Amino acid sequence: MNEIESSTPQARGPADHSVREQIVEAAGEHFSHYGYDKTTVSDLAKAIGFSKAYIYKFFDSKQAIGEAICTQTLSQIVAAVDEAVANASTPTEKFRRLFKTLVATSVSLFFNDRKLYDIAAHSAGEGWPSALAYGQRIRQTLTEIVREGREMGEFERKTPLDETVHAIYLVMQPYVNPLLLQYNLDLVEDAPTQLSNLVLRSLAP
Amino acid sequence: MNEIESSTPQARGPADHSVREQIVEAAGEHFSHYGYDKTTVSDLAKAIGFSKAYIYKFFDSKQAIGEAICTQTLSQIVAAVDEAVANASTPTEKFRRLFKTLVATSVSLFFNDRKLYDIAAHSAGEGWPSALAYGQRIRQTLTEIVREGREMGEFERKTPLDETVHAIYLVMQPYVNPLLLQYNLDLVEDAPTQLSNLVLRSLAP
DNA sequence: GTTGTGACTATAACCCAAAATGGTCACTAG
DNA sequence: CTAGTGACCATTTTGGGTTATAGTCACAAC
Repeated sequence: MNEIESSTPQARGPADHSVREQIVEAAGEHFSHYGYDKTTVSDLAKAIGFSKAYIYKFFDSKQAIGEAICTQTLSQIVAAVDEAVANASTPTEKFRRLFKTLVATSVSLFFNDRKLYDIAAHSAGEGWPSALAYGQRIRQTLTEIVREGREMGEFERKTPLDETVHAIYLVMQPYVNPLLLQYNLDLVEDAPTQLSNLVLRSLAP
Repeated sequence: MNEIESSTPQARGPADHSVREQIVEAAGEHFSHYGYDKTTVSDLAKAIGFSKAYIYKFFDSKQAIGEAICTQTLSQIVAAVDEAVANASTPTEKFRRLFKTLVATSVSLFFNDRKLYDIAAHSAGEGWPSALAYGQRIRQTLTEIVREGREMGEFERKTPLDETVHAIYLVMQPYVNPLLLQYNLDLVEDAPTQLSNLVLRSLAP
């Protein structure tokens, strides 16, 4: 009834509370260092100087904490993508950068923060809200690019927008989805370029 | 020096030998029933009435046997695809059927012969020759379709053939590769159609 | 020579009790 | 009332002793 949750339904208690932030911060460090599985809720409790039980006043479950830091992690990718897209002039170039930056940032995360990446991959595999929201976010950015491209006469307008966007999203899926990206690391060098070319050809008016 | 192996480098001893065939047959049944892991080489030996040691006169390893039946399994998919493609009139339709049949047959295998499918997935994951050959084979069929489409003026001719084919193959990868297909089962309904549309748009002259 | 095997080893799989962990709840302190 | 916890339970996870398996080799029968 009086839940103070906005977009993250995995939270308990007050949404803005220093203890909640402390938990997330400690989780970020512990998960990054030791991984999600090797970190116990008691570890987090000890790190912030409270008891384990108190943590459950703020989070429904350990998974909810995992989702919080997963959201945080995926937000970094989104931020990098948004910046790259914003700095491009044409919709064509925006799409190229969207794809390229997305893959580059994800791969970088894979190699530099493997433990956090694994959470993201797990999240994608289990269909956690954090991963779904991420996918939706990328899709939304993509939609805007395609719409703009159509308005500017750069892209074709015959195919229904939803269909176009959905198909392109399917093409990007193996690289957007952290779970799938793992299996495509060997393709990561040229796939974005090659696929961008193909997609842009399909978008030609 | 005097190896009698043609395309499968995982064989020992004479390539055509009734015992080799017996091993493959027994392996097909056992792997299909109990799975690759739960089947021991001794099981296969018992099934054909020889000792385990004798099996190693024909196969380098258990994996080599696995590859043999994996090749067999993937050949069924290739056969189904070939037939579907042969029955299509235009290159456009050939491509649609290539993609659709490929996915449908793979999915069918997944649900009806899960144990064999798992071997194929494992094979793809480990980069076994059997899986690589399968990928090459699909790619080859794809190349022929695109080339024919170009010759008939149905597809554009500006992009280098290799590049076009490679990009399309990348698009199909999540559905060709049994390892990846597992994660895309929920997309299997409309992905082939949607992606075929996109690819064909990109191929438009 | 060819066909075939029992005996052997090093490694991987299995099993299961003991310990650790996620999660809850009644309760205390202020 | 709010902030916070120890004690508790049901499930997982783990350690490591034991068994099972992949693969080899010297040798036998013909």
